[in-house]
Amino acid sequence: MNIYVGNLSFRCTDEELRQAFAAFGEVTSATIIMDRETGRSRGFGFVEMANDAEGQAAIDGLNGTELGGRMLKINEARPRSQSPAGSGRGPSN
DNA sequence: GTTGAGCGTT
Repeated sequence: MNIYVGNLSFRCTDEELRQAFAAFGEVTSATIIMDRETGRSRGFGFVEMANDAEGQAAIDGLNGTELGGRMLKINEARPRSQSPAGSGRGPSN
């Protein structure tokens, strides 16, 4: 379950994100996107959780809450890369 | 010593 987290504080770290999401489920990975050119935080990050149920719970539980003094904007992340037949798209089956 | 809408480097 990939989750996009925005409106993060520039002081926020990956550990803080992990701890925040860990309260709602098992965090498989937590990463804050830093500027590749300067190395500074871009103010948003991504969190991957063990399953979608905990992910949705974390989104619903942390979206709109305050972290580092900023209101978190959380949503389901978009696919970073597309796979021709590896994603597994099952609409109703 | 900076800033504030957004979707990531492999």
